Amino acid sequence: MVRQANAPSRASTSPSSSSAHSITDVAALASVSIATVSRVLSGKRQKDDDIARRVRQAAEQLNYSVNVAASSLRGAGTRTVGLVIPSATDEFAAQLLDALESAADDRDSQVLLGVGGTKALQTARVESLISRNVDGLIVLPATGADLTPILERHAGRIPIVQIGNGRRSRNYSQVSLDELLAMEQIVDHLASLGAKTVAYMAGRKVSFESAEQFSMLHTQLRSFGLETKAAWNQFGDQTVQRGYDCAMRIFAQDKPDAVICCDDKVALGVIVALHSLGLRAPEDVMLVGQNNAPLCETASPSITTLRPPFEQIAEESLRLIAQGPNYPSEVSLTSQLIVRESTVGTATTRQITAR
Amino acid sequence: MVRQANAPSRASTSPSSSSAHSITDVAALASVSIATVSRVLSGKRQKDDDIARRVRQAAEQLNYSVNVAASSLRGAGTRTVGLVIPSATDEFAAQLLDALESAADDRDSQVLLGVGGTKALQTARVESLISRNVDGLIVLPATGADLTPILERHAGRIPIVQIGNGRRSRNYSQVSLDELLAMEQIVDHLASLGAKTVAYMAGRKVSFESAEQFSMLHTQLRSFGLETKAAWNQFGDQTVQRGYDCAMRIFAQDKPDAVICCDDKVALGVIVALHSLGLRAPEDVMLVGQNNAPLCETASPSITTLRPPFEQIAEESLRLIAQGPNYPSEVSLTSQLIVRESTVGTATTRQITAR
DNA sequence: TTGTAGGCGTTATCAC
DNA sequence: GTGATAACGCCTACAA
Repeated sequence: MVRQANAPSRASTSPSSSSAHSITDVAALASVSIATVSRVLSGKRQKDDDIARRVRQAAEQLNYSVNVAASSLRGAGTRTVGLVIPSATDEFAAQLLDALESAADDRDSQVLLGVGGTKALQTARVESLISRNVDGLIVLPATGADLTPILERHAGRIPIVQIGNGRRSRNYSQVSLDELLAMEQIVDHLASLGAKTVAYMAGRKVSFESAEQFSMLHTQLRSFGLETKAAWNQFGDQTVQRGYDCAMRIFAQDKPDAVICCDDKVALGVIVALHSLGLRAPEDVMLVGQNNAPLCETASPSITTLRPPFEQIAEESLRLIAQGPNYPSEVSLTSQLIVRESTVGTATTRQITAR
Repeated sequence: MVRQANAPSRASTSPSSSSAHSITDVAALASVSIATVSRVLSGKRQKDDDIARRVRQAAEQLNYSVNVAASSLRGAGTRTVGLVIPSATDEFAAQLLDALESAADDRDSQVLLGVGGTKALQTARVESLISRNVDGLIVLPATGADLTPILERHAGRIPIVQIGNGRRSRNYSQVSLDELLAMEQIVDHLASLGAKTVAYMAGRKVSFESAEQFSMLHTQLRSFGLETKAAWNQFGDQTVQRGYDCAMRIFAQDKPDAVICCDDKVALGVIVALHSLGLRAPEDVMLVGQNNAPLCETASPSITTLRPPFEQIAEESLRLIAQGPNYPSEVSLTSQLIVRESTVGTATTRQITAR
């Protein structure tokens, strides 16, 4: 797109010279000292005179780029952040990953990855990333994994950001989602559409997040005057099957006005169940998911969901890392309600959906 | 898990000393020269005598680990491989990522990530990863993106592996999937279960892979004596909605014995459609997906799918990278058929499904 | 403003 | 087999 491969614009497209050039070569070609090259290329020089131009052109011509290893050896950062996630197949992790990579690229640093689904594996990944001298570490702990021991051990040396509402130490930063506000948005939305009774399919019982969400939901239901039933509030896996099973059981004898799911996959299972029961969303039941999985948009009907602000999470994490290890802080962000057909039907969808 | 945070086993658990120790400290503590430390720790030494033990213990005690920046500056590789993917929310990319990270960790190197959904973005990521001196580059091109220009420019300097069946150059390696064998497995499986007529929901028309799969399918159908119809063979998106729409259209007037989908999301859409049409899988229609998305296992019925050998892909890619840039080769791997309820029903599932 | 020189932590090359 | 020492490429006081 940028360059034609076979456009011999000059001799510049030479794949010839064996190893990469160093700052010395650039200095020689521009007839200046390596110090000057360093200053020009790192922007620590005001004027844009002939020298600066010569240096830049020489660098361009030699296809030169700074050797990060040498640079970071000297003292500056590695322009590298570590990210530890349970798995890339986790929808939340995947979206976070995409957002973080993009944000990191903007500050021209890069993402070094660690994947581990258990406390032991994640701990090992944290160790190896830190031994790589990453400038900072962003950790999305696996469900139920308490990484405070290992993170605390390193919190003083390197900035660490934990994503999510799990247990954390006061020694490192945390970026989390405001569950109360999240639930308020959902319940408000449902109430404004006339819902009176609400079922809730929660996440795994052991999870800190599940418990918090569950509590916040009931706070909001009370505050908006909506009702629920014990039998409609159960913990379970975040799978399509679970949503299907739950919905089949509930709708066999009851009919809540709305169903809130802890995850979009669950919501999709509910949709399948509704299909086979001859019920429709949103006419018969309104449905809300969470996490903005790609399948939400393409489901039929498309699923109203709560989208975590991945870009913000990424930006804030990098900002906290840039602050260094001595200012641990706690940031709480707000998810955005993406309104789709499963609560408002086909007609009004496009108008309401923001973004 | 490995260590108790608050077990004062000695003074060793000291989070005190400000910056990390260097090889000099280890040498001093072990009363040997830094050269010896280097040799012992890098395994370039035969004997396991007292000296070796002393060095290792000193390293352990100081919580020392080699500085990768310095190490790679001196000449050895960076023990880092670059991975470029279109997005982590792509199921294939996510599973590849997980497998690669694990395989890389086994050879104690790490994955530096580049995410980009367009040719331009991917090109930029390739550039920055290479300027980071990665030991090798693994690229999963975005759909329809031909990265040969940029990859070719660097193929001589650094080993490059392209994943997938897209266009490539003879100057770098490729790891791809054997589509013919894949289709043979699927069609064989369906034929052995008595299917006579088969519908196929292909991928995007522009995609090289789609075209190849389409061709291979027809080869295999012919070879097994199965039949299809032009109206049952259409290109389209890899979305749940697409599967739903396609199925509704087809089953409105026809009833093939089996449906093969280019992706599990599409298959899921088909399941939803079947539900609402009152049809069942596999009794009324057999259904096969591709890519082993997590939702396959938890769908109802669970979906028979073709699982790309992610671990093998990762291993082969790293092996090719280890060989260096001068031996570009082409490796073709075989997907594995994961048999689930959507073709064989509930009874026999567990017996047949291999791992 | 520019150049010179020293040092970051390692590994490779020499002498011993 | 071991130890001193010279690179590796870069940045940054310090001197000019």
